[in-house]
Formats: sequence, structure tokens, C-alpha cells
Amino acid sequence: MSVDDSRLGYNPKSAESIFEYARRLRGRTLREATGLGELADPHIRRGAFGSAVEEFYFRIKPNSSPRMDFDGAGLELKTTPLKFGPKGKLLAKERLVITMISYEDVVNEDFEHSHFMEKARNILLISYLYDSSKKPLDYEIKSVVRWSIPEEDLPQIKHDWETVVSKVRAGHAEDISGGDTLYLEACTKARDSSVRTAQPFSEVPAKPRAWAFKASYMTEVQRKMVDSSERIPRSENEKEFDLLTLLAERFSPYFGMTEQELARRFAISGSKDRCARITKRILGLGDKSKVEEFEKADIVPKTVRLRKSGRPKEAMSFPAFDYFELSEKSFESSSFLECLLRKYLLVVYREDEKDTYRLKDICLWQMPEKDLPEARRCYEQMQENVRHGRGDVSVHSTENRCCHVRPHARNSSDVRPQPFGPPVVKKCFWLNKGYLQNEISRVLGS
DNA sequence: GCATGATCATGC
DNA sequence: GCATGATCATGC
Repeated sequence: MSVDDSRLGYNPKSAESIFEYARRLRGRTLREATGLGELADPHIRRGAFGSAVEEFYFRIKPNSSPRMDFDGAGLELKTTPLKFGPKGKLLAKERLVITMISYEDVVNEDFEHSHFMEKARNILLISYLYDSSKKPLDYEIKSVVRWSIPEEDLPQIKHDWETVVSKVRAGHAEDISGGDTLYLEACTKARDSSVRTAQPFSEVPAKPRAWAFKASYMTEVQRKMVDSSERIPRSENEKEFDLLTLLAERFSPYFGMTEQELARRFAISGSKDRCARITKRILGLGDKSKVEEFEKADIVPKTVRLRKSGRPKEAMSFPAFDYFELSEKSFESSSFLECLLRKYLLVVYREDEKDTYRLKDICLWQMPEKDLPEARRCYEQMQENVRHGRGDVSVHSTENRCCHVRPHARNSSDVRPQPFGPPVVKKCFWLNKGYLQNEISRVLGS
């Protein structure tokens, strides 16, 4: 890496290095990532965000030439806006434009070696949440991934490409329409709709067009990325670490920090799920993605906040139960037992003298087998209540060493039906504070 | 200070 | 609109 490159913060010749550097944008805004002030705000126009990423974050001059953005690394930088749809689902706001179509050149290309494929083969895709009330520097960056056309989509994309190209070859570029194709389209791209350009096999001028993935296609691409799981990134010397060692390595630099410090560090707002988000960010993952290792080992991260006394501030809840299911299913086949057989990554915060909570430790916890009969007793006791039409009666923490039953609802009118008797407020099983405390000190040995 | 009922806030 | 994680509020 040359002196100049190190000042950039990444090596522009290495796709790996560019990617690592780009990943730091996840969950942040450009303003946070660059420290730019109000003066730097670009004019709000199409492409303002993309240009700002190139200019202010990667510090490359915006280019519209058909060369690669990162020529040395063979990487094409693309930014794409997302928005919330009517049902609150994330959608691609627009098509993703890849490159202008040269009618002159495209007729001599074959798909595999086309200019389009050259551009689409290796994309660094940065997705951001468009918000009309914000300036581009303040858009939230949702994901940063290296993307190329999935194998299974290639036949359709190739078909789309050939549909368009055959029209040009037939001398009918002026007849091309977005409706001709499914995933890939030739979309119009000009300063205004009156612009026309020449085509090779006809005197009729045609609208200038660009290759673009349709918005619907990008929505699906996006959805897959969001749902897909990610492995926790490991450096070379961490490759052989077992999971807990790796987790300890990741978390330990943050031990002692307050929640506020962590939230600021990772640009996370003070919402109630901030701890879960902090956990993902400490692991170096986007907050949308599942953690592949956690999925594989059935590990669920949970935050535990300990008072100065060492007693948990709150009991630990499980999902609200269905009264019918509870009444019918045995403990052995219950979803409650399923929860208890899971492993939990307990992220432990502890209150200090100044009443602020600081990240203290992490541990993997699973209910010891010897405690399962006690949990079973709680389950069956509640089951009996429900079978007698008394879902309203809970199993109290004074009645069971490990767990109890308590409401878990929006409010007292947020009820669920029970097999006998009137609907009752939603409830769930909780781990007792005292039990949690004992377990945590047993595992952490403190 | 604790147990328990009640509710909030957010993402999907 | 609901599930979920998280916390508040009240009475003892």
C-alpha cells in the first residue's frame, strides 16, 4: 500500500480492502462516517447520495466514464435507495442502473462477454434508506454487500439481454420497452425525453437507454440479503477459534463501556432493542442479518442488566404462550421446553456507583438439566390452571424456584382466548430474577 | 426492595 | 397488526 493509499483508509487495488472499508458504513450515515458538516451538503438531486459516497467516503472523483469505479480491483460501486412499502416492508425504490447501452457496440457483443456483464460481475452494493425529509448525507445505510447476479437468475437475465439486443440488431431500437423483459430492462436515460440517438441498422433515431435491474428484482435481491445470515468476520489468527473464544475476543474491547457510549459508538438510537443491535455491531454484522453461527447452534442473544447487588433488574421473558397449546401439549412437546433447550448468549451489563450500566461480561448459558423438572412443574401447574378455565391465575415466582408466569401484553385489554372461560391477558413464562442471578454467578464464577 | 401486573416502543 | 424485547408502576 502506498502512502497515498493508506491516507485513503483502504487499498484501492484490493477488493477485500475496499469491501472492509465499505462495511464500516453499515447502520451509519455518511455524515457520521465522514464527520462532514452542513457546508458539505450536496444539492439534492438524483444520484447525490452515490456521488457523495464516492467523493466524500472513498475520495474518488465521481466518474461517468464506462471504466470501473475501482479499476485496479475490478469492483463496481453502486448505491441503491430503499423505501418502506404500504405494508411496512422494505422495497427497492428504483431500478438499479448498471451502464449505458451503446447501440453501436452491443450488436457485436455476446452476453457472457458483454459490457453489461463486465459491469455486473462484481458489484459493491450499498443500500440506503431514502427519506424525503432528510439530506443525502443523513440517509441511513442499510447494507453493504458484494453482489453479483445469482447463478439461478442468469438464464433469465441473459434472455432479457438478448430480447433487447435482438431488437437493436433488427433495426428497431426505437421500439424497445421496459415491458419486453422481466429482470433486466433497457430503461430510458437522457436529460429529457426528447433526446434521440443513432442506431446501427436503421435511420430511425432511438431513445438512449441503459441496462438496469428492475425495481422488483432489486426488491427481491434486497430481501434475500436482509434475510440471509452472515458469518462473524474473523481475522487470519482467529480462524481456528471456537465460538465462545471468538465472542470473548470481540466483546472484551468493549467491557467497561456504558450503554450510551456503545450506542454512540455504533450510532444506535436509544430504542429498546438497542442492546440486541449493539451485540450485532460488536460482532461486526449488520443489524438485519442473522448470525450464521447462532442459527447453527440455536443461540439467542439476551441482555441481562444487573443491579449493584448483582441481582438482575428484570426477569427474563419468553414469547407469550397460546392457552390452547398450553392446555393440550405436554411439557416435552412444548415450545417452552424448546426455549429452555436453547443456548443463550447473555450479554451482561452491571450497574456502577453512578447508577449507569456498563458492559461487564458475556457468557453462553443453557438451563442445566437438573432444573428442567422444576420448569416442568411450573408449566404443568399453569397447564392445570388453564384446563380449569383459570388462565387468569399465574404461577408466582414464590411458588417455583426457576420460573413464573406473568402478563406479556400491550395492555390489560390485549387478551387471548382460552379453551374454557373468558379470554385472558397474554402471558408468558419468565425466568425468576433470583434464579437468573444464581445461574449467572455460577457460569461467570463471580 | 420485591413481586406482579401493566405498558411501551419498535420492527416486520 | 402483532410479536417481541424491555421497562414501568404499584402495593405490600
